[in-house]
Amino acid sequence: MGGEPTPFAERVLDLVASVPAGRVTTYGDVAELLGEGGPRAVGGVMARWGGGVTWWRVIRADGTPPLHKAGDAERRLRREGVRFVDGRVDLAATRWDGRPG
DNA sequence: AGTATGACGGTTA
DNA sequence: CTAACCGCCATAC
Repeated sequence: MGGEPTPFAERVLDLVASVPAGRVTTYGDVAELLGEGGPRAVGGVMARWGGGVTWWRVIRADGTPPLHKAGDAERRLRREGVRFVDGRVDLAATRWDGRPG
């Protein structure tokens, strides 16, 4: 298959892995926090190598979980204490600020 | 080097 | 609410 993650991909995966439980981030936020790439580039990385990290904490900008495994993601997030409103995550309250710790 | 693709984002109709 | 369109950027081939 694809092979090993590119340097960019490793940065994406590392950032995703640092999102604390009970918090979420978006594809666009990951790109902004890294200062490189874009939402689609991040999505591409998650599609190839995201299975090895806490992929369910990376959701869309509108608060909906990843489409391919929305049910699985919502179940995991709820167990972490993430509040859902009308099928969407309350980003205003749950969005990770990128701050370590 | 150029085309196609995607776990996206935002705007417009 | 849905649908379509364009911009975006790393990858695959």
